[in-house]
Amino acid sequence: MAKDRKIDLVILGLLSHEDLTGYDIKKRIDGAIGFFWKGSFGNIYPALSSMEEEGLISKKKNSKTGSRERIPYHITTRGTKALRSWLQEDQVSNELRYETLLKLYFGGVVDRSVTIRNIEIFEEDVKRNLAVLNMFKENLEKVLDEEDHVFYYLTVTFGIDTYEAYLKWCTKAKKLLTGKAEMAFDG
Amino acid sequence: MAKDRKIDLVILGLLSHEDLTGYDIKKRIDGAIGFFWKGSFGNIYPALSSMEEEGLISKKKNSKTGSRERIPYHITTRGTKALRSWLQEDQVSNELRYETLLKLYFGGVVDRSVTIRNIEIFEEDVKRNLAVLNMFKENLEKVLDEEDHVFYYLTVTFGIDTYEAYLKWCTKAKKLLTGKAEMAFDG
DNA sequence: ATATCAATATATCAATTTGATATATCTAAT
DNA sequence: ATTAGATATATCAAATTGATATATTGATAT
Repeated sequence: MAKDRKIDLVILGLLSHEDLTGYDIKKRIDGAIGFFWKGSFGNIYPALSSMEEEGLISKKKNSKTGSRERIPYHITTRGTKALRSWLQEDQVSNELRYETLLKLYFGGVVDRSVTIRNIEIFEEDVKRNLAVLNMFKENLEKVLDEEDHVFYYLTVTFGIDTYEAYLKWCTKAKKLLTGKAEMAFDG
Repeated sequence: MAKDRKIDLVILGLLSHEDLTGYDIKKRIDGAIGFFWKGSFGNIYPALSSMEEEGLISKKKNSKTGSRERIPYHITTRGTKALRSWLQEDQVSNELRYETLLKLYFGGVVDRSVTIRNIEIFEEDVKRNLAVLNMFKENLEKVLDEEDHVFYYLTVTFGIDTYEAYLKWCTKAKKLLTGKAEMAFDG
């Protein structure tokens, strides 16, 4: 497998459940996974091609004859082995890339009202995401006994817990910046 | 300024406080900023070159003659304007890229012990980062009245608050996976 | 019937980022 | 005098991003 291409593992993980086309994969990633990992056609299609060459996945013939072009992929034994091997590796890369925090860090360059507004924009965004995740959570709770759903549930509660922490921080941060709080920031 | 190059803004933000070389900039980014934004020589040096051409920053002559090559950059009036303009833009990109959550999501492919171990690896990593951030926080609290330090303080407390939420989630997640908790996950 | 819009589907491209590596100098300690 | 580590600039292959091109199919409205 390509040394540093993380999209490969996302694809293998998704294919471990069902056969999917590149387009299907994009849709799956844009769903619940999108909260912690991104993918684009620009990396999905090249990854599918090279993993097929390497024998980690295989092309399935389109069942319906004469229909629109559609290339579903199937995970091979080697692919499953590569997926398991990655899951068992200790080394992971976890990265935050928050432009909001960057803007906050350089807040001294503009008026405080600008920074407060940026926090409010972030707050609204978090609230929107939180609403989506809470819907996911409710739906998952109905089927938590089913295979694998406990893992989806845990990623969703991770999102909910962190977003709720963000909201609390937003409240404190706005108070500190509007001067309504003195040093006792922890309280 | 280059349309989609976020490193430009990081550089402009850092240069708004003091003149810096590419190497200095890398060190600054690897410090407190590294928790929410990354940079590498591979994007810093090209960004410095092109921003100098665009007149957003300017090269300062190395003061000591005959000394080692050293190219400190200074922000221009146009550069400051570009920085302020970015800070006032509403649109931001905030992204999580957590391989740990990816592994959790695909946990069904391996034994539960593997997933629990992955959570524990994450937990240890979070604890290490939390210790560093708490040190930053203590140091910043001594100088909170100084210009701009309130902004650094807020980014640090953001990190602390979210990492603490992560730790709580880790405890709950491990309980759920070891079967020590039934449905009442919220409690 | 047919026009139109949204969804399905594959594919490619320029710009950017990442992570590693190459090269060289200076400083401090042994 | 030698070595190790920090300083410093620079480049490269591989990967990612975000946009765009192209074409088909299915559903809705006229």
